[in-house]
Amino acid sequence: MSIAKTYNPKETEDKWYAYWLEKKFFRSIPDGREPYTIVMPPPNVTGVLHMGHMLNNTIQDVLIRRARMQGKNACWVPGTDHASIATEAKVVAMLKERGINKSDITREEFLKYAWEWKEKYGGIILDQLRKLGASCDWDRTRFTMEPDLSDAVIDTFIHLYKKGYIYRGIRMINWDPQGKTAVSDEEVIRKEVNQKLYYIQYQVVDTNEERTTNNQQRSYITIATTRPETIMADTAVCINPNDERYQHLKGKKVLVPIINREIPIIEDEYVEMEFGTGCLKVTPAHDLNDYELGLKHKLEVVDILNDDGTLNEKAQILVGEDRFIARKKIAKMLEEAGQLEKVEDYKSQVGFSERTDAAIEPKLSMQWFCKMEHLAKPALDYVLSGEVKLIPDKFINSYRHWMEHVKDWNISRQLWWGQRIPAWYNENQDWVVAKTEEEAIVEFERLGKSTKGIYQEEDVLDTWFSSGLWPISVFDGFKEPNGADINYYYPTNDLVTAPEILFFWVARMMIAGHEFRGKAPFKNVYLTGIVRDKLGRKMSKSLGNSPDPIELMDQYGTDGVRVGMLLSSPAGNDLMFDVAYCEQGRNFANKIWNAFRLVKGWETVNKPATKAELKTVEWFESRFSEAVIEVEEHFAAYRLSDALMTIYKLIWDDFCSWYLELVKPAYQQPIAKDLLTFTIDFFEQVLALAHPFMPFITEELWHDELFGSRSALDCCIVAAYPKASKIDRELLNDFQVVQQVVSEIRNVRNTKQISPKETLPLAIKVNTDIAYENYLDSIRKLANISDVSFVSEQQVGTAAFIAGKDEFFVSIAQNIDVKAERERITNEITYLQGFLKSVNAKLSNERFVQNAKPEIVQNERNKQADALAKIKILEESLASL
RNA sequence: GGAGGCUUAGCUCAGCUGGUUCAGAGCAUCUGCCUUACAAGCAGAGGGUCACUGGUUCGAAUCCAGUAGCCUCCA
Repeated sequence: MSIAKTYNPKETEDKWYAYWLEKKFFRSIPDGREPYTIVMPPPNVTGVLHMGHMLNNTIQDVLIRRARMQGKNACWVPGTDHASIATEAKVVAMLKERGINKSDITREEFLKYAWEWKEKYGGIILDQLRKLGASCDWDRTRFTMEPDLSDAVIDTFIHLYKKGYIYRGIRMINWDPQGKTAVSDEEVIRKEVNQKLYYIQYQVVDTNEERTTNNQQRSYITIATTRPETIMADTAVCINPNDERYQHLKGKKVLVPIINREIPIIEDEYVEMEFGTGCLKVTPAHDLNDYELGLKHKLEVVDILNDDGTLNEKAQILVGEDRFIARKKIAKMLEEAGQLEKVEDYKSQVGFSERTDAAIEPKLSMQWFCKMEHLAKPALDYVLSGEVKLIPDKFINSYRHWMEHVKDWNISRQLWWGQRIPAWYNENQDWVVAKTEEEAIVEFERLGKSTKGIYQEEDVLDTWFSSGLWPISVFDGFKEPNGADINYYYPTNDLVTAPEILFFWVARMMIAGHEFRGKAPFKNVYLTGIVRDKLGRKMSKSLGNSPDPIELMDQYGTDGVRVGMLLSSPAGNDLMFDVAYCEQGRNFANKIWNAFRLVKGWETVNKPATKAELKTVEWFESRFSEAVIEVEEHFAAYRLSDALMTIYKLIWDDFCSWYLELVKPAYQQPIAKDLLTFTIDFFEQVLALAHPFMPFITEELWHDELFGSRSALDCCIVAAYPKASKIDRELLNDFQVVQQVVSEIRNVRNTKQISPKETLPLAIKVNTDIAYENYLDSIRKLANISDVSFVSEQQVGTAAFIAGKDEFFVSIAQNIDVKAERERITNEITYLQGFLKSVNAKLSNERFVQNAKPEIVQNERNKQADALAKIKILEESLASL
């Protein structure tokens, strides 16, 4: 049966994924084995697979596959997040296309549409993860808004409320006047905008005294603002108390232009004297900083805007006009009144809604909050004590900083898609927290409050409030706190997520974990970097610089893309993605494929392997173990890209370029039967080692008849992960010298332009105890050497080199360029002498010999001896030229 | 404005608590090869004042301070 010359991923991937599913290899049920658990950071139901997911889920899959092969009960829980804001926006947009306005339908109707939308599109991303090979236990798929998880959210809210952590308060939010909803900070896009700075004159209200005594005094002050339409909401003018220019204004009042409302002049060092005129109009209802200033100085709050961004009656003028139209009109009115001093061009940052692109309006609103200070403490301690490890640990500092300065968490959202806050109001706006209306009535009665006109709070809870419970709720830890699943799988092992949600999500999971289980929800948090393009720009839809992961997998094969992603992503560092990495991954898969083709094509003969061949087998055994240990170390430190690179080099260099080349029979010759057996065994081991990174090609080859017949469940995915056996250090060292000899001879050919086909004789002057006779066949084979002789003198007129401490001489037909050779040797001697000098300097330095550790001093002595020996050899060579 | 991080080969990055011939890896580059597993390949080679300045030390890519540039988070 002929086998294709290049690996074709398309023929294997779907096949094996289906097989794994069919045989339930991803399924996990509690048993006596050690569990290894990962909960997937639930992607948004609105999401489609992007490069960030690719990276994140590839890492999780590598970890989970390795654990599974190590015999642990590996459980990877998938699921999706309801993503209040994003999903609601999608549904609103969908309804709009159908000609339905959200404001025209009821909450219940809207939710019906939303669930329909979720059912239709919410699973796309999970389907895409299958293409990536994600070996999650799909039977455990959860959704943050499904009934059980919603119940957990509501109960948690009530629990925290009863403990006094939840309260209501007024806060400035980002209001989208077009979408008529609050949006989170993350959904506000800041853009630099060309604006105008209006210089407006506010008339100072003179006291009686001054009016009579100082008529020449300026009767107005000038204020610079970009938002003249908000002057009607001004409740003060603020100056810096240190500002010399305005000392005379202290304690006075001014009139708001046009509407002539009297407002005080207040003093605060917050005002920058250099900016504008050094006078600030204070509009607490429409600016966050002004709001805080207002709180500090106990100012009135006048809100002149409607929810749709038009002016309301409190503005007194231009009622019903849109804020931007009002701006222009006000400017004109001010000009006509002679109170507009000048207008300057000005650039500033303005926030826009990610969804509607409307300019965000800061708006005061009643919100629900969760007190964080007390809750944050244990979650901080988990990290500081090392109970939860952040990888890389450079994030500990920022985590600590955030947790120590944590602010109360605004948990309410003015949306419909989400868990509705379990608070109930009566006709008098009294409120209670209760799970149901019935319980609310009981509570109102208990408090002696009216039970008429009861209605539920309109707001829903922040999505993080439910995803914060994820590691507990996916195992039904709220429904059954002592259930088999939660007791077995919790705490989970590793969490793989992005650093930007370390606080939003990771911290909150730790808080919930501590509050409800008394244990952190995971042991290690692996923080991946951001996937950027090769120019270092963040991948984004608007830039169009993000490749479609599905297309990438089609183009380079899933294994290729997985390798490509991981080769370039040390933990916590951003990843400068380039399709060249995927190409490298694809090439690697192809390399394995072709190595397999080679071995598969060998015919056997019933004869024993030669001594050199057996030495090669022994060497690879040691080399393999060495690599396995290295891989283990890298995994232990979560250095997946290094683990992968170790495997890459083991397979490509050690296995293919050295081992296979050495055992490869001559053209159309058979191979010794036992040698083939060893080779097949190595191949199997190598496949297992690579499996977590390259699940498809390894599984495909695993089932080839070359490895004999396999039972239905004998799959690479559940093969025992290779373990290191004995390592023969001496053999590894000797072999390294042999490799060097081969390389040097090849180099001689290259520089002297001798064809690889031309055989050359080799002479060896052995200065060590390396048993070269064990390797002669190997050297002959790889360097195309004809005869080998052992000599005790340097060979004149040959190409000479040193490998290890032994000397080698290759006789070549053409004359040696004595001059060039002399120069080469002289250079080498010069270098060694320089080296020797620095070593000698150390050794003759008494303080070094006294202070340095003994083994380091000994090392220097060894270096000294080595250098001296080499110089001696080289000087002899020089003399014999 | 506050906090943190980064700077090593053309590119992406290793380099653990200072000390092996320590200046490394992969990719890219250059040279020679279509050698019957693989040109998605083989063999070989070149390439860096470890951002800069100063300090500590017998010894600094590594520790400390300052300077410059870049990045992230919070306001």
